[in-house]
Amino acid sequence: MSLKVYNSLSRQKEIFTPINAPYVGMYVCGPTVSGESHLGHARPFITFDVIYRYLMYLGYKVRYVRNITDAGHFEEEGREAEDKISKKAVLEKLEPMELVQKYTNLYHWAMSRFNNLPPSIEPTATGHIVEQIEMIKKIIEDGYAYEANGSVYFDVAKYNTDFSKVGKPYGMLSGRNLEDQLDTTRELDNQDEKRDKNDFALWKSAPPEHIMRWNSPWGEGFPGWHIECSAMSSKYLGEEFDIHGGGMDLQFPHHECEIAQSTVCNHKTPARYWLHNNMITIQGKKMGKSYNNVIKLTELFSGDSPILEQPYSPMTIRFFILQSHYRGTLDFSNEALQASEKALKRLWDSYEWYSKQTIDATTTATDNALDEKVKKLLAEFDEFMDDDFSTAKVLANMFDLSSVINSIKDKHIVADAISGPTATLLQKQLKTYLEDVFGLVGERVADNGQLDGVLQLLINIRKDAKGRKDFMTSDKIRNELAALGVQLKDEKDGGTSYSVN
RNA sequence: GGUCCGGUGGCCGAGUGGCUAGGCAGAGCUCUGCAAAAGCUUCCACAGCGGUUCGAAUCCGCUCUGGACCUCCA
Repeated sequence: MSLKVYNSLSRQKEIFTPINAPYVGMYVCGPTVSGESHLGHARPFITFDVIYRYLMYLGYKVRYVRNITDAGHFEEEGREAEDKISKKAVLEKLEPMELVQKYTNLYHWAMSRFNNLPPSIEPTATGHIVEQIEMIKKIIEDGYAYEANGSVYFDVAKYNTDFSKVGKPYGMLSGRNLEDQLDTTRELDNQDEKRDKNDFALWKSAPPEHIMRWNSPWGEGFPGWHIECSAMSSKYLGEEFDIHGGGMDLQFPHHECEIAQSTVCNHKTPARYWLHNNMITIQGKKMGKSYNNVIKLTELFSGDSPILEQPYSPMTIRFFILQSHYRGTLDFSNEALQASEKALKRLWDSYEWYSKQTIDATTTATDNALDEKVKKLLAEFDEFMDDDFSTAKVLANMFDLSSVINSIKDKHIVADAISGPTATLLQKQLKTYLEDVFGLVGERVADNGQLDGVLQLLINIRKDAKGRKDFMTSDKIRNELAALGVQLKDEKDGGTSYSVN
């Protein structure tokens, strides 16, 4: 069995073969830290975190590089190109790097709440100005870029003509051809600087009021957006690496431009497998600033937004994302997230209970059919993940297993219905997949022992009351605890358990 | 206008031609002092119209319809 991934470059699933196994290089486009991350941003970072984790589960040694864009991400539409970062900084009266730090911290906080593993390297654009300038110089030397008024532009037409001959036309990733692009002419203000509207900036001359600026052979300025990813990915992963990931909306022009830049410099398509996650939508529309429908992560966790009926925990969101396939759109709604919240609780409760059970590894199955079924459901975990990371299918199997576990718990099924080895495997695989591969963690309120002591006291008082058939008292304890967010459950064995919201 | 991707039950979503995921919600039953939880059972689908096939949600065509990208975008 081998891993298959959908490669945007070929538009089909391909067997994943690392260039230099067991090492795998993976680059994922990170955030622009000029503002707060929203739910849409969470998807690629959770998706590629799970991919990272699964690759390691398969035994690969992965170098995972995810950048931070802290400069150079300018807007071209306005009268003059403005760096997004410095523009926002003036508005908030912060030093540019102060702003960058603020949103970087917030982003890291959100990533850790999602239990995303930190990447191996998290390079910043401002930390790699030199590498970017070197790359631009090389592109100019090779004749695929030109200078104009202190800015440098990539010559797309020349690139397309020359590299079409070797089967690498501009547009090969997003499946568009230059002729179609030429048809949709739009007048831009600094059109006159460019020889062609398809040309994109490698370096922009900084106007006097621009705060973020660096010296370059072409005067003071700042780098274009696309060049940072090319410079940093080749620096840390080599001229050719295995996986390049990001959101589908980056496919064009960002990733297309990356391919063009790197191909000129290194004569190689930088990455072999291009993986793109689809968008999160609200009522069918992409979540994004232009639609004014974003839900920031801080709002999501606190519930502080008119769109939200309640707060949603990081694990609920993680689970929500894992319930769909990463290449499909995923529609946000309160109903959908509430369903995820309940589903995750059910799954996690049965997992936690079962992981505490002591298994006698020597027993044989008294119900062979069930034993086989459990083994099959477990074996399919790998099979489904190997098929382009079908997390949704793995979760479906987990719910089937959850039913088996709950039946054992409620004694509808005897514990030795499945064999000792199968039970051990069940414990092990659930833990491996839920915690190590899917990166889910329990979200219980931290308890220092005091709370537990108090609750056990109340549970005992209630038990006494129940014994006297004093249901007034027992219900009062249960109802008032419920109002405080503590749920009591009378278990089949006569004991009482609780859960804290 | 160009390029591309979808339309699955009340909601979110898997679905590689035949074995008709899964979750949430709804209904019934079991258990329970009552709950909750859990278990069992059950209801509700493949946008429409043709075609291919013994058989189609799945392949082909057309129609309707939603969306993404082409500009910053995860």
